Amino acid sequence: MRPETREKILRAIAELNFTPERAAQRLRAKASHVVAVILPDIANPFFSLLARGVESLAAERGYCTLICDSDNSCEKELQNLNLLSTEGLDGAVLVPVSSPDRARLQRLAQEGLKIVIADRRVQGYPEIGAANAEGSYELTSYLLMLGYRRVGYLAGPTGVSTAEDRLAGFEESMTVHGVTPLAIVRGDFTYESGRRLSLKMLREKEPDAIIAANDLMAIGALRAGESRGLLAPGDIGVAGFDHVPWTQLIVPELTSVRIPSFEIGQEAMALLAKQLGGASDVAGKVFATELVRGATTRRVRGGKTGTSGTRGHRQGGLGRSHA
Amino acid sequence: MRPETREKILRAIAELNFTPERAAQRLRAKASHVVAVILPDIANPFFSLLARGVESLAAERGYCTLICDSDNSCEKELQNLNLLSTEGLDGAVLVPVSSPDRARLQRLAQEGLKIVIADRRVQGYPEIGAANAEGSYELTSYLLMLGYRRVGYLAGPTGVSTAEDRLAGFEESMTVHGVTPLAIVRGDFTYESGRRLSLKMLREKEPDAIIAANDLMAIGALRAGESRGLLAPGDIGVAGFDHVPWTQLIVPELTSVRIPSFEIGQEAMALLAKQLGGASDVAGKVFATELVRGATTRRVRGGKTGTSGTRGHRQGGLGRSHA
DNA sequence: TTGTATGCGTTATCAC
DNA sequence: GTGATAACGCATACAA
Repeated sequence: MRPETREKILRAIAELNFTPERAAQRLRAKASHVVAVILPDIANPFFSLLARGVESLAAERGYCTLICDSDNSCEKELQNLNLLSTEGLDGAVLVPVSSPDRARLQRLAQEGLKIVIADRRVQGYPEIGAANAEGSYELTSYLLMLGYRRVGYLAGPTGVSTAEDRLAGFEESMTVHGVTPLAIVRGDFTYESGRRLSLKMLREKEPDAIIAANDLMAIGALRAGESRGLLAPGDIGVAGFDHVPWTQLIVPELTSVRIPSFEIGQEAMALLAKQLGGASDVAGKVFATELVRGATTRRVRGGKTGTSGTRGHRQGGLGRSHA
Repeated sequence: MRPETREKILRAIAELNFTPERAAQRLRAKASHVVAVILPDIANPFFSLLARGVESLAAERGYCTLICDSDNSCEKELQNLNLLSTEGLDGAVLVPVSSPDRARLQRLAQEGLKIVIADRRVQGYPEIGAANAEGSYELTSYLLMLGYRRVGYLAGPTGVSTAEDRLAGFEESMTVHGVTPLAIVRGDFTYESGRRLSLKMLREKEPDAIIAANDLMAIGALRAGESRGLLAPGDIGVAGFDHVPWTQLIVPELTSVRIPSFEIGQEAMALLAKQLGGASDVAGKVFATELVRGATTRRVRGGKTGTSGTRGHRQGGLGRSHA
């Protein structure tokens, strides 16, 4: 169009302070440019970081993000999924509470809704998550290398892929190194379950190390040990998974496998945007994990220090906080 | 209408699996039934709890909640506010980063958008928050009662009402008890600022107690003390504000003033719903705080134990977490 | 009780 | 380059 015409239009827009009405645009376009991220618990730092990852990329791509909390309930998760069609959203990044309702997902897909699953694996959907098994293998091998032998494992809930993968990685490393697991018990990813199960294990099995499927349970193990006079890393080694910024406030610093939740969120949203753009060659992505050698496990023989092993002037990571 | 007619309609709805299209409804109703909660940082447990409070009540009232993260940036906050009119939302619960753009808020109000401010006080808006000054007064008095005298204070940023109120409560209690503050310095609510300022204070002033304007800074003080060989509660008393569930993982258990963030979120949403319903007699609400007597301050003389002072079997509060 | 017409604000299309 | 018109799906108001 002619620049002069263009100018005239822009001037008119400014004069009448015209704002296009989204509702009308949606009505015609049959697209809302709003996506949701549905997750088990927004109050969990791991997930809120993931949500921020989704949101950051969504904003970049011109999408608005709706954060939906399933409150760890499959029923609420279903309600949230229903919101998708009800509210006329374009799609969603879903972190399922456990195994999601496959039939419901199919029906939503038939309605034209794009859904990307993040962090946890679900059959038939591209995987966007971390290399949990590999990270777990590395962690376990590290503890064995440090000399721990009577190793107990606090697993996560059955059926949750992250929990299963981490357990598998643990078992494989133990097998490869010819060590038999002292005990394997199932928790539910809460601090309380970690503490309770650890107390029992400490009483009955006398482990010299406990690996937990997430940091919260690992902290439970740490405190359980302390309450029985067992201090890490000397009396007992403790390690977990996640390494969100907040766990850095724990003393002693936890040995842990970092799962890049922010990046997982970003990647999931990137994939969703691609699908919304009409792409169908959806490929997942599995992020590498990072072993953080903390102070809840012994130092390597010979006194070498791990990369992140020194406490002290840790810059950043905790961001500005509240009041 | 006749029950028989009604039946016919419902059957038709079921047969054609008819779903009303929100976009069209909005277009006519000029209301989206979607509200936003805009907050400084969703990755901060204090705010994510608040967001859950908002969301829980919103769902109850038939509203959909959009969680917007300002990333502690006034600019992003403004963008989020603009989203309100852009996306055609009905209103928002706003937790401002610092002093919000009053003019912008006014303009949004003129557009018919209802905005409720939560946690932090802004002139001209009903206050929905906690009794920060009173809680701070109580906390300070408690420390003085325990015998601490050389008390330093880590304040929050200037201009943030919660920070100012807590500082005022501290100063008043000190004055009333005839004790002069050892030092008052300003931090920015981060762990790092708490640690850095505490190190300086410990070196220069030799305090026997440090009160911080939030838990994160208090934890910084705790760690700063430890790094100089000063252990709480004997060598130095430490206390803060917030007491979100996650701080319970810190050892030793922090003495802290609990701010009911979930309830604040709920109340803010309740007010918003009222306003959206056409009410104009908007009255705020100020929640009482709760003094949590932890292990980072001395026990009361005579060996009595505070209500929450015993560690150990703390049930709940941490909810299920992740993987 | 039922049917029909109209408008909400955009955008796409077509004739000018 | 411009202007008019239809259609998106729903809610309402009015007529039959």
